[in-house]
Amino acid sequence: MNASPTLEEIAKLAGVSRSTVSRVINDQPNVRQQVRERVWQIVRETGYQPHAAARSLVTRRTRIVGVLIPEAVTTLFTDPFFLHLLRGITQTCNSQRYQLILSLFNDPAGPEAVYRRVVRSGHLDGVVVASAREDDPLIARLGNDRVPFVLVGRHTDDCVSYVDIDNIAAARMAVEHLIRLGHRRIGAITGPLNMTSGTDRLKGYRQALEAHRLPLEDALVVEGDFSEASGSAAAHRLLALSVSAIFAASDSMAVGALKAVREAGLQVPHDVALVGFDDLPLASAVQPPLTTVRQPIERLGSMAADLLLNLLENPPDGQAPAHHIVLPTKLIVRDSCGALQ
Amino acid sequence: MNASPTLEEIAKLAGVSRSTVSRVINDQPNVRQQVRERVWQIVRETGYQPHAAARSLVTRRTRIVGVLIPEAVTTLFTDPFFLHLLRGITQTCNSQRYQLILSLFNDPAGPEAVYRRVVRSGHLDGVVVASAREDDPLIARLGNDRVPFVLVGRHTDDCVSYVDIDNIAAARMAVEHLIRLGHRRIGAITGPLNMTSGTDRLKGYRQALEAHRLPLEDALVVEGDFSEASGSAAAHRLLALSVSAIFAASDSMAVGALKAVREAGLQVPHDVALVGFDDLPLASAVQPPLTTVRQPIERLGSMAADLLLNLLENPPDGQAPAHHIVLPTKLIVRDSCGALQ
DNA sequence: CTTCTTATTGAGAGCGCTCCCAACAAGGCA
DNA sequence: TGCCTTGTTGGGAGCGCTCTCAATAAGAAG
Repeated sequence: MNASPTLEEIAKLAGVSRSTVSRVINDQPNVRQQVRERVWQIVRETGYQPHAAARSLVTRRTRIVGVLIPEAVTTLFTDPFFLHLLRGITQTCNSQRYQLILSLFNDPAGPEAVYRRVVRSGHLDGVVVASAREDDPLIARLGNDRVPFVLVGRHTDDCVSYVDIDNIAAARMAVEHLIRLGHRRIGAITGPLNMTSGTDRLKGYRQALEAHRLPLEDALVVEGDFSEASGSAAAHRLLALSVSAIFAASDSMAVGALKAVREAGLQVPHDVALVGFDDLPLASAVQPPLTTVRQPIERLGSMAADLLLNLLENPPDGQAPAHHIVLPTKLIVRDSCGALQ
Repeated sequence: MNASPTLEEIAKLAGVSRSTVSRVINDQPNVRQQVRERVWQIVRETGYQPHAAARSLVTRRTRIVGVLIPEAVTTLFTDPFFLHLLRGITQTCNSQRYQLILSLFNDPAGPEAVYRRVVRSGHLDGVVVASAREDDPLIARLGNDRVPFVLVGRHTDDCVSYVDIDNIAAARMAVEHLIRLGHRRIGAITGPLNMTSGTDRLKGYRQALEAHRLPLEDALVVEGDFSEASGSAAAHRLLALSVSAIFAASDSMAVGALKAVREAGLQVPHDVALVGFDDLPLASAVQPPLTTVRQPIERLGSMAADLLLNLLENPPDGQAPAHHIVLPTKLIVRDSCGALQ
């Protein structure tokens, strides 16, 4: 790899000292305008780029943030959700001249090994954790090591900062929509119940039923894991209980449910109404297009990164209160719920 | 962030010198077994982790590789294709204890700024470039700067290493399948024609027609950009030319085409047969499920990373020949081509 | 017992940068 | 004129590591 010149060489070329060049590069005051311009000139001509390692050895900053995909979620890393999240995070990082290290915690050597290598090596200034399980040891570990971090998806421990949507209200809105359409026997396919996004959406489902004085039937709630396959399996069980509508806690699971309904020789929405969650492009691509809750995934990512970078640039002295950002959602009504017929 | 102890401190605790600890940490010879064990013991107890920046300042290696998404492709970074690719790359990186920096070249400051910041700063040992345009200046720049790199998707310049599938043969296989089903008027929705994956798949389409002595009609070839929207628009034009089948060069475009067919009041495969390319999960989720060419995207990613890491660990002295790896594809026949009716 | 070889160890330099501090010049004011 | 302030500049130290080289210890061979 072609070597960039060093500070010292730039200094020699500009006829000044190392220190002065450093000041110019870092936009520090106390350099004569004329000198400043001459140095920039040389920097441009030579294509000089400060050596990141040397710089961060002394500043203890790398301008790199990590995006950690906890072990429990790595299998879901085929869900387009993550691409949108990454886009959002990237956007903020780019605009603030930060880099992004992506790390899936599915190393054969175990999560601890990855953690050590990725987080403890000093490569990262902070991390964004994408949809962790409630009890993922990663969270405690980060807190313990005093690594600045932000979660995507809320955590019950209020001391951690997160960006999220109001999953309870969003799910409730979706289920109430079904109730308003006349459904009385509504099945739920939940996400993993050790994630707040899983439990919160289930809570929303329950609240909706309760608010309309509908019975809560345990058998009508089937736990999935956000994957299409789990949605399909869950739907098969729900269909056997003759539900007239299904609320799936993710679009991927809704698509799985759609397949299951079809395999059972039934039709959506004619025989079974279906509502999803996420509003991935997938949701409008399938037939019938899914009624679903739109969450601003990309913004979730960019806000999380914003929060983190802000934390890094303005380190709170002492125990600063955690930030909790909740973004709005919207029910997108399409054909799968039968409202448009 | 909690500080890790330094080499020097470990040395003091173990009653040896910095150098000895360094030798132990790096598995170098010439350390007494007994000393070696004592040092490891202390390392484990203290949770010592070498400081990455200090290390790479002297070794000039970071054990970080970049995954670059060229500017022209950033808009496509919602295509699940990239997730699968990232999974593959990650897998190899994890197993070889490398990190991965993801960089979309859609910085408002322009691609040159990102390039400087990401590549020239010394953060990266090498890069994987995901589906670049044929004439993307990035490629030349990397070659010029002697940055070790591997492309996903072939490049006409044979000096660059790449991992790819045989797009020509794969597309030809798909189109011949349509021909064998009796179609004579087959439209093509191509990818961007400044990418080899775009032109190669078009070549395959043409070869199939020629091999079966079917006329090549320019109007039946519409350029898309791999996005669903472009597939939809292209399909509308093709339908006006009363094609009986459409070959779309990506599943996303095929899904767009599917919508267009529906909007035109027609049915797939009854009125128009449809074949896609990629075999994303999406392909089997839509109705009717898509006949498509399966390419091993995840393996494409892991092989690209393999190739790169191999290049990094065993740097070729002088001008080593570029490596070209071509992975096999497979036609997956589902309902959208009408073969199963 | 001496000499040569080999395994083991530690000290020093230096990677390229930032940051502290001293040195100096140029005014402003008494 | 002398003293204090302010703006500008350069030199030195040091971040935590690796790597070279010399020093020492331990055997092997004569």
